[in-house]
Amino acid sequence: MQRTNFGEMACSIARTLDVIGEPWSPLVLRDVWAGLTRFEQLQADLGISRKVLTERLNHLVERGVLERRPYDRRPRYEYVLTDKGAELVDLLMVMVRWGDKWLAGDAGPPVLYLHHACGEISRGELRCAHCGEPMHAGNVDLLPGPGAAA
Amino acid sequence: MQRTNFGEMACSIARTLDVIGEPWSPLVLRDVWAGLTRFEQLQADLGISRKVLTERLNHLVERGVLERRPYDRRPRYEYVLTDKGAELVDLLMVMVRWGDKWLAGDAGPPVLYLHHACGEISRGELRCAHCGEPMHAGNVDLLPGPGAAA
DNA sequence: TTCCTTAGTTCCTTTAGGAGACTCTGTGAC
DNA sequence: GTCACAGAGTCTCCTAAAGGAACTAAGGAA
Repeated sequence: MQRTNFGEMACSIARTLDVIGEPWSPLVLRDVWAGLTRFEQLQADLGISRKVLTERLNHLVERGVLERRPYDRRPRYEYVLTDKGAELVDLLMVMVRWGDKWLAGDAGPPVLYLHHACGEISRGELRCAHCGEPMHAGNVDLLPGPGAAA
Repeated sequence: MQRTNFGEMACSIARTLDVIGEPWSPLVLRDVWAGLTRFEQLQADLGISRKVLTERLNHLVERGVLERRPYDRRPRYEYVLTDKGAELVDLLMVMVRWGDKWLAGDAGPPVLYLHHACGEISRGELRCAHCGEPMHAGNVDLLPGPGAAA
């Protein structure tokens, strides 16, 4: 439903949700990242209603996360990640890490991630951009920033 | 709406969405993390409908992300992060990082993060748990894992 | 000319979110 | 004792969004 407009809030979490917070959006992004870039592919893989898929794709294109581009002289289009969208994949990888740890159960993770730099199966981990040490809930303090609400 | 059950999919992203993918859930988590732990505080801060807040809190408690505990001899309760929930804060921090970069505009970030280890205002960054190098959309390959669907 | 494929629209039903009034339970005040 | 109060939810009504399935449109191929 989400009639409330998260985009207006003075909070980067809420604003990010305004872009990819709707149901299905992260899964659409995942599929595009994985190489499923066409309407029919997405619809078939996700089992999403065509109406909702249309709405989500339009929304993601409007927000600059995906780019819609023709791949044929017939009216055929594919959706690809923009730079802005590619950076959202970080978010997906953190979701994967948490889901793998807490929800995968005995079967183990459904997907593995091979890191090019080291050639190993690995996973993403959050570290401080400044000192490189781990950065988690318990070791940060929140302070009001310049864009804080009055 | 979300009649589709993401929790059944063989995908850690979908499963994670099943826990915190509903509208408002990440913002509830954010507030609890920031120290707003009571029903009335959450309702007032978020402007969320009381009905929906009740549903979200129950869901998050069921999934083991929050713990509901009494803080008075009267029937008064507060919600606190479990270990499982605290690890979801990583996800929030990645959302913050993306929102700060792409959506904050000229006003700058609404909230700043002080990292205890180095004492600096910083932000989270995704790195490979194995080699410590940056890990992003462009430098990983996806492979089927043990829990992949048949 | 007809068929096929891809990429959507349209319409209808079901379900979830928003708003606000109402309830319930202990306490402390009088 | 009973009264008012505060916190933490319920309840009800309305509207908007998701699901599903059938329909449309635009080229190209047979």
